[in-house]
Amino acid sequence: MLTDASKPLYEVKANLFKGLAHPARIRVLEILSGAEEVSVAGLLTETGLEASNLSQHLGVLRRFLLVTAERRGSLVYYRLAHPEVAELLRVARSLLAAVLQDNRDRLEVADSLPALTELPR
Amino acid sequence: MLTDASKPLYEVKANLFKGLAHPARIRVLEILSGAEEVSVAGLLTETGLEASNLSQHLGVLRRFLLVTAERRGSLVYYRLAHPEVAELLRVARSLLAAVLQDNRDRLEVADSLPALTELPR
DNA sequence: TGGCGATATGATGGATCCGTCAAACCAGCA
DNA sequence: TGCTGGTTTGACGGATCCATCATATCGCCA
Repeated sequence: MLTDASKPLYEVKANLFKGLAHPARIRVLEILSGAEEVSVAGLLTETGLEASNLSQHLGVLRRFLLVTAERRGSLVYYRLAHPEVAELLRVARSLLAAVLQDNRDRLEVADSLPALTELPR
Repeated sequence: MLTDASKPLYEVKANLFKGLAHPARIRVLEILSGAEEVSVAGLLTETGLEASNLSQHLGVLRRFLLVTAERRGSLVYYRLAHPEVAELLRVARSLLAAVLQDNRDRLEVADSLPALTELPR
């Protein structure tokens, strides 16, 4: 599991990234980064996902201890389990910015990098 | 792909995390975080992986633009493509520390974690 | 109690990822 | 040229992940 201390750190860390490795989950975490808490209903309308699909992803995020859920009335409210999650997303974005920038600077390697061949324009 | 600007940002970001979501790749990136550059031979002995397995993972990291490779003589040297990669790993570690700490505070055993993550009834 | 809206869980087929084996490639050197 | 160590690539079975459908649970209210 994510928090199993018997595993080496790099394995636990890889696990963390695996928990983040899906667009729907990133979407949810970003929405939660911009608000104290959001109900599942709110996430549903903001993401446009199918209810059960969203719930699956929320389950993953819960199991990876990245979010917490609290039921009040008939709604369930989610929030980030730690502010560091938002921080991680910010750093990820700045890394992406660096990669993209760097990439624009040297388009000549395009032929050797499959990733580059799909670049627009 | 990782750098395809036509895709929404959260999808590109999820892709980045997918590139990081494996212990061997985390291991390599951490080794590269502590040195200017390391040859494949060096990575081989430090990680203990099979040559072709390591090469596969290096290929992934290259395709995701997280590392760069340069051949000098008969050896190939790898280095981080951007310092932000190391930064991302640091933030990931601090997030993990927070999760683990928070977890120890709430309950004792790591094995009972699934119960902790269940929804309140 | 029964029904309804909101959310979660279980099962299933299809896609993707992983480790390993075999083969190819590349740079130096005899 | 051919050999050798270092590195990459291609292919394949097995494992894991994903979206969807069907079903279950919870809290509320009539």
